[in-house]
Amino acid sequence: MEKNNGVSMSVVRRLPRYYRFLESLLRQGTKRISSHELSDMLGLTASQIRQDFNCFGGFGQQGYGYNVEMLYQAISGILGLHSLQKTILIGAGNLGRAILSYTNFKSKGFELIGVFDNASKLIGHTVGSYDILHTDQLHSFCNKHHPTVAILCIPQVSAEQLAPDLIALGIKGFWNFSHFDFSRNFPDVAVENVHLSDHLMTLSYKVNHL
Amino acid sequence: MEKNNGVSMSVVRRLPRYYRFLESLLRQGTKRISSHELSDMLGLTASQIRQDFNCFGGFGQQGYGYNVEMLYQAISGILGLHSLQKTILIGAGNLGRAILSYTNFKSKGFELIGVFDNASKLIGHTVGSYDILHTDQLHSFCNKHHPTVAILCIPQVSAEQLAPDLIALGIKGFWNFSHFDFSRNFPDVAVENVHLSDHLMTLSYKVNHL
DNA sequence: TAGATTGTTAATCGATTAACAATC
DNA sequence: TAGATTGTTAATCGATTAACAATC
Repeated sequence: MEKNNGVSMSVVRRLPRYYRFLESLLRQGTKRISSHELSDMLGLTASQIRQDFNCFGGFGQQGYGYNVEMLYQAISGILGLHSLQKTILIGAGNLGRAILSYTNFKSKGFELIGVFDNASKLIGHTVGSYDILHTDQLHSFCNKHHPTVAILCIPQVSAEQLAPDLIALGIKGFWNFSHFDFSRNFPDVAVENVHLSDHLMTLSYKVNHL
Repeated sequence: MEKNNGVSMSVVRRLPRYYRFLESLLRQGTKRISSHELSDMLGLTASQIRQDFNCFGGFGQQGYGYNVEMLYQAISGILGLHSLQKTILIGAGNLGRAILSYTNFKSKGFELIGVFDNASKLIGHTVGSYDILHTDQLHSFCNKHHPTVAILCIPQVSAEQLAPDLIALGIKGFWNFSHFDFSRNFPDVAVENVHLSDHLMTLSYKVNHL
């Protein structure tokens, strides 16, 4: 499995879930929690939870457990939710607009600063509070505002065409909903792929093999 | 890792990707392909590809490789893309409508037969060619049309409330965009979770740890 | 036949789980 | 101090990779 600074992605992918559960504990006013209690809530082993946390240093206290507030803040920090990445959305079709209105970017470490599309009929329209700009304007926009992350809600071929330009313009992270595979040609950028159609086919497998 | 009929989910999750690549080979008119050629295209080892295929039986021929058309059809069959599952979409907000218009259900083993929401202002409106029905009508609708899969584009609490009813009404597969965790209380249904906000936080981690 | 490539077994690697000493 | 629970090492489990005999 791919790594990122020595911590395996298997561990990293569990962090958002820990974060969500800790958030809800915090709202309930729970002050402390043990790895065993967490394991009950999450359906993981206590051992795994302790191992996971210890990848990033000792957040607990023997005989006591973990302070919820402290652990929550620690994970928030590890996930980098404090520093907001300037982010552009490319592709203002159905999916792009849904992602835009559905996602609370600020609470997840991102700040949306621009929305782009290449369809003339969309240019000038707004989505949320954002004017949809033409992809022709990407160059000048990026040179002025320096976004670091792009959300790609565009077809594979468009992603393939845009990728080198975007990287040259300073984009270093992609939330990629297209089937374009960054890892082959651009191994050094951060990419999180969401392949919705692959998920759906996986569900088909599961339903057909119950 | 969870299993499903003896084949590990690690393997199953690679099948849609194989399927996509085989589809494109088919379009190009490629007749045969070796595990080594596939490994080049996909960025996997040839060994893994052969192991994966052999979970489902021998599709290849020594000294020759794999027949593209045959392998494509085999994987399509394994994924269950031939039999269409009657599917309902619950939650016709931004995300639900995007999923509806974005997804080619038929080619992925599903047939959308109904769209539901609990917001009065949406009832009677159409999305695509579907009338949005009130969730109050779920019972009568399911008893009449017998859907087997539900796509949940609703908040966690709504999912939690609806889950037992839906399962009682015959739903056995869920494409779950909510944070409700089926596995705790309903271990016997097929669930494919898509936690978009978790993906986004994972991207935040990656960007911050480049 | 010789060359190629699979199917399959064995070896390695990594992730999860168990165990327990450290310590609050 | 006694009880609880972590941090951490060791054992297990599963997934990936390597090797090679089978065979087209």
